[in-house]
Amino acid sequence: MSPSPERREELLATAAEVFAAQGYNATTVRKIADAAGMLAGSLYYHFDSKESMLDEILSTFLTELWARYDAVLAAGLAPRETIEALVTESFREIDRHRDAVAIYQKESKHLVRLERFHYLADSQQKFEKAWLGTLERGVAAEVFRADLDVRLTYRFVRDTVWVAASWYRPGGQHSPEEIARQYLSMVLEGIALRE
Amino acid sequence: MSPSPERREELLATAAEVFAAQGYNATTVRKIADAAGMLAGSLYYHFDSKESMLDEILSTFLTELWARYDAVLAAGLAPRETIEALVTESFREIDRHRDAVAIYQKESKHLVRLERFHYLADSQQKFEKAWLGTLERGVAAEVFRADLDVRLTYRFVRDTVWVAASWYRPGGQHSPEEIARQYLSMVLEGIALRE
Amino acid sequence: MSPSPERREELLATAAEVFAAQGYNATTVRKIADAAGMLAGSLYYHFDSKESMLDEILSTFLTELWARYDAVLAAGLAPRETIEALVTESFREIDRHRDAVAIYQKESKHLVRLERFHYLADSQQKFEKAWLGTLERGVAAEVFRADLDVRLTYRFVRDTVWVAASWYRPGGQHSPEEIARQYLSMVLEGIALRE
Amino acid sequence: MSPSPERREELLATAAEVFAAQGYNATTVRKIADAAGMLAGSLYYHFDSKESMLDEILSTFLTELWARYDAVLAAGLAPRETIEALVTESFREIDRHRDAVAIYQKESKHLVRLERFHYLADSQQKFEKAWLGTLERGVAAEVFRADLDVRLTYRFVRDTVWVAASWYRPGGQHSPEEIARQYLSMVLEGIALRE
DNA sequence: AATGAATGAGCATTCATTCAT
DNA sequence: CATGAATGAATGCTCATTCAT
Repeated sequence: MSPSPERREELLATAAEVFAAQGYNATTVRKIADAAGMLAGSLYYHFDSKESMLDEILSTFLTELWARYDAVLAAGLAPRETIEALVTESFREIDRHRDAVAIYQKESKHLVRLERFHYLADSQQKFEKAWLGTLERGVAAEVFRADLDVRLTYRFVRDTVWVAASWYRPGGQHSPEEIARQYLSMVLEGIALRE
Repeated sequence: MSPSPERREELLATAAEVFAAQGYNATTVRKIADAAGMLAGSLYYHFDSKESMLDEILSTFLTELWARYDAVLAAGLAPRETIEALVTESFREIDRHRDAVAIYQKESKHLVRLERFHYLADSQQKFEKAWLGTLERGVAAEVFRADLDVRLTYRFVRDTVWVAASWYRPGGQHSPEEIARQYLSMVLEGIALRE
Repeated sequence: MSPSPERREELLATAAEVFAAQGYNATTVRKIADAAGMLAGSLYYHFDSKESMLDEILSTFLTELWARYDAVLAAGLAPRETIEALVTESFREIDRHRDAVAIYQKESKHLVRLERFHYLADSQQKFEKAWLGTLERGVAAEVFRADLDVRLTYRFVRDTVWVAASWYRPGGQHSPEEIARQYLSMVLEGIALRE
Repeated sequence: MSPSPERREELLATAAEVFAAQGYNATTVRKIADAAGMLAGSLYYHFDSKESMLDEILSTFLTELWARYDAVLAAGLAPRETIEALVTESFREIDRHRDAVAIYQKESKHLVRLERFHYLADSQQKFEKAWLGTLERGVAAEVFRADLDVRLTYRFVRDTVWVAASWYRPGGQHSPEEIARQYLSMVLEGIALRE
């Protein structure tokens, strides 16, 4: 395989862009090659399949994501602060790897069925454990409401954060931290005004 | 074309199921035909293309959705009650047309580019107007918080509701109304406990 | 099969019209059925295949054509008068069976390869024999030029007559006899003015 | 697309042969590929559709034909000499591009309806203008007969020449020039012997 | 590293034909 | 006589992938 990791990364960034914009299935290898200024066949010097490009994009993203999540979880913060940190890291990740996040959102569901992408399921499980655990700790510590179905709450928070990748554009008027702040405020306090 | 609307509806329900499960592009006409217990070519007696099946699924769904939304909007409710009614209707619609909603979620973004699916854009605009308007009225009436970016709030509420279609299974343990109630409680009051 | 020959004839006339206008291959059974005001499948009550419709159209036409040609050939006319009579009958046939002639022109070449349409080859051979023989008799009798390749002359006369079916419209400003007269004049005397 | 014009030309010659022998519609892409010793899909590396092959075959032919016709028309010859030159060039063209001419004969009528092949109509109009004009000049100059319908004469001459493509085989016993000479003699002087 | 040309499997769609009603 | 619904084979075309150069 190619001895030049920089070229690979360039090409993967290009591929991720196209995957995110058009969907994995709808993206032809030729479109990626066009965007990279080369012929379709030439991509096979660098990668052994279209699927392996997708694989590398997603696994790189998840590896980085978990490095940050693990750091947060290891910090021993209180439940509310943990949620805040996780959400903030998530928006930062959307900012850094918008394409990968968008691809993950759209494709992970049916990819999990494939042997090769089983690690997506593992990640999802770890994810659920971390968030659900934090929420439960919060309920026990009486900082989160006890009258809500925790599983429903988990889905609510999880989706709320990640769907943002579908409209978020890096370099827009709000910084990821600002968006995280407002989203957290909504999730935690609600949008209704209190007297 | 075929004057038997019952068979069409049956076939459309089958098609919607497969589209929702595998994605429109990844769904081959043969898979739909298999699921319907017939040969691929036979579908063309009832529909003139795979795209027209998708079209019929989405437009039927949107027509029904707007019938209900319009009824809500015409009722002259207060902002908070309007939001509550819209969210509740949305969850009911997810319950009734889960597949169509899931398809809409996943495919509408790139479908809008096609002439034929321009009505999706129209619907989105009407949608934004209704929700955004209600939120703004609520801010003015001092029932919704004024310190949040309204556009961000709109996206938050919108996504929050519709993504549910990706995990919701009709006939599960929570009724659509119950889910709506909990979601509304989270969106309006937040998940943090108040002292 | 159907006991109503009148209905068959009607349907064959319709089929011939569509075959002539669009070509045999490009004509779908549905187009014929549409033109006849029925459904595609219903044609199979009257005919057992699309090919058998074509067969019946062509064989009917050839049978009638040969009835007339044979009458001419049996009349014992002089070579020039024979040619004149054959050409005139040909134009009359174009007038009566324009569609069949047009179909014959366009399709006979590749149809001959099919067992079922071998009679087209027989007809062509009989045709060549009659015309070529008459031309040769004319050369011997010194009423036709001897300095021309007879085979070339045969093709010239043959094509000259039949291609007319491609532009002739029954009921136009010239009667078949008038067209025959002018064509014969050109073929026999040439278009150059003599001093 | 492919920057190898030689391969394209080879493939187009193969395609033209099959189109001419079997008709455009009856020719499947697989048949062309078979004749070219490759798989059907491979043709799409060189051309973007079956129709575009046909287009290229016909437009190339017409371009060359008109180069020669225009040269003749620009030479300022007398009417009879113009007709002679045009007919001779036509037979030469049949000799060079037999397949293209045969395709043109058989398919142009229904192709003209397609936007893409509108240039066929333009060519036909130019064609009619050139031939009809020359014939009329000839009648005025008293070298062609005045007692014939000029339009009928035009069709007679036009068809007479081009139908030859249906039986002509390059490399046969007569050179194109020889065939042209005999045809011209028949068209101009007629086949009847004069005393 | 990249190109040019090809493969082969699969896809949406068409269409002649069948047949129970 | 005709319909409605289906079959199954074929068609034009796409696309991930291969490989000699």
